[in-house]
Amino acid sequence: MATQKLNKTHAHSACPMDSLLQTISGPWTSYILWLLSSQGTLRFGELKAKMPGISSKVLTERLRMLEGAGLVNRDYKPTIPPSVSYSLTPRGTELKDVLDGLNVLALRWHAEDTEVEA
Amino acid sequence: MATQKLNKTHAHSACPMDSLLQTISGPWTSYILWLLSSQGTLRFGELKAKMPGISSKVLTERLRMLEGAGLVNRDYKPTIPPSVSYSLTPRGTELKDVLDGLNVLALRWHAEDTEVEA
DNA sequence: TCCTTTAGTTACTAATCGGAACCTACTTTT
DNA sequence: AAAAGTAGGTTCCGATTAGTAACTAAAGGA
Repeated sequence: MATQKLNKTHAHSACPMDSLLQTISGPWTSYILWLLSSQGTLRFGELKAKMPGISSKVLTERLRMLEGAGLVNRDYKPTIPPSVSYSLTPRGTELKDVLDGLNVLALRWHAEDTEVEA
Repeated sequence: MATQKLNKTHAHSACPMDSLLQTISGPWTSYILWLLSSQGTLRFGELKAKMPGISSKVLTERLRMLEGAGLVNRDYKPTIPPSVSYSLTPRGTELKDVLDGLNVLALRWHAEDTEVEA
């Protein structure tokens, strides 16, 4: 359990939103959510292949964190070699909708800034 | 410039949302936005007083970052001792509205979880 | 003269993050 | 029969990063 830098040092977050924000930010997290939402269920190796540069360790960490947050399902099949698939939970889907709203803002601002610079 | 762990190592974020997420997460950031949106313009010392446990360095960092992201206005008056006030920009206000949506989700989930546990 | 106030810096230390290498339990290749 | 490969991770360790504590400036007040 490494990725829990959350609200450990300071308990200023009476609001659960802060911990939710912590959960979904970080290098690869929103990318994982986006992949799972746009491509459905994916296996560990498939995810890794779609994220060039990520290490197994980091991908595992992120997925475990998202699973712990109830945003991602982990489906483990103890075959040999084992098969593990990930998919979004209903909450994950809900969250993705809100993130899309954020994305709209980000894109608009980006467009505005680019326009101004041009 | 300390809080810029952003997408330095990996440039996987073609999407501006990721950097926006990085900007607004982190220990105190959303709390600052909330204070400024609910209480209007505040001076550095006032902010610090309302955030028990934060250090000057961290508060400065966060404010500078938010200013750099165009979410917060910094109004410096070179009196002795100097007076510095902070307030939300229009973008900061827009963002806060979206964050409220996220907050609604977070609160609902929190409520659901509490209910289940009870 | 010394202390207080405001808004930060600097210096230092503690924590965290991520990459490289390793692992399991079986299957396929040589 | 031995070696290599596969899937999905762990473990170890170094480098970065974040945060706390102490210091600063410049004027006014006791």
